[in-house]
Amino acid sequence: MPPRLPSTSRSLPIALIRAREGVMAPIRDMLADTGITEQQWRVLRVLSEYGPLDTSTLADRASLLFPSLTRIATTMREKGLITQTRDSDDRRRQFIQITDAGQKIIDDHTAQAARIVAGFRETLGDAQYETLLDLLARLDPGARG
Amino acid sequence: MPPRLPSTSRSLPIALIRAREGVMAPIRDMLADTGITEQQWRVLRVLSEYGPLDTSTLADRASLLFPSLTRIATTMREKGLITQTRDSDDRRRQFIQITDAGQKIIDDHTAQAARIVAGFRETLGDAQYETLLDLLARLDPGARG
DNA sequence: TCATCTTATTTAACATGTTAATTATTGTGA
DNA sequence: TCACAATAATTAACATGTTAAATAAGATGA
Repeated sequence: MPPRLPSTSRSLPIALIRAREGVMAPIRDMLADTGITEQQWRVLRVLSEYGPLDTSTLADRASLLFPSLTRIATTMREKGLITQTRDSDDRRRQFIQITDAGQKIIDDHTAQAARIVAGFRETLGDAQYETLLDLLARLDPGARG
Repeated sequence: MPPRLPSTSRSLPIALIRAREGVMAPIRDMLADTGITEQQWRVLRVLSEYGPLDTSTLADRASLLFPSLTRIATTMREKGLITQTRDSDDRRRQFIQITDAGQKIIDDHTAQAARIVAGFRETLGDAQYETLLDLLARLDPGARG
């Protein structure tokens, strides 16, 4: 029996893309008037949650590749959303910190973002929402052994 | 009680990104020697499954935005993976068809791709794999009412 | 039939994803 | 201390994602 691939209508990669699009669309709409992208929103979220971070940790927690983060950080610095400082011990390292202006964007949109998240949780139901997060985590190479 | 966002470590968008990365990484590795991208692979998959398609349907089934598909089609035409013909009735419309060279890439990698898919199915188990696909579909705006 | 609306597609502009090469700094061993 | 390996970050080059504007062809109604 020759091997077969699932129909593209039941393809896991395509399902993941579409789900991501479905989830991000309302968040992008929310951010439209702020002029920041969903990636920049993610950077702000992580910095707001964890405080100042070195670039590697930030990239990891925001799920961004290094070259992307370099460019995004440049943009965000110019916008005054973050500040970047070199480590005096190891001058290769940098630390990135959220500014008041950056924190204000988070504060101004937390309520709406929380409503969007709550909407998806309702769509699936609490239990299935958690199930989904668990299943997705098991596909994440950074979380598996 | 002020609204709160979930920790970024339990964020649905980030979980979706990471899962997608986990799933696509081995597929990208597989395609590395062919010189085609995962998006081009998706176009070939859809064309191979459904036969010649008009551009709109192809974009929809491959989950690509129109401007992306325009560029991708140009690249793939130059590589000889697809052919593009105008509809003589409605000269706005185009049809895209896979070539023998394109089909050969599918044929040459079906077995390996099927093994990769089977690996993920094993990781989660059949039942949970199907559960995951169903939950993801419920986040897809194109599939909901 | 002509102005206009609609639809299909492309182009433009900017941001990010991805891989490879490069630069800057630090660590190491002869 | 000097050549060299390792690490952190950036740059480069190309492809795609995203939104808005532009083009082209077809449909419509006065």
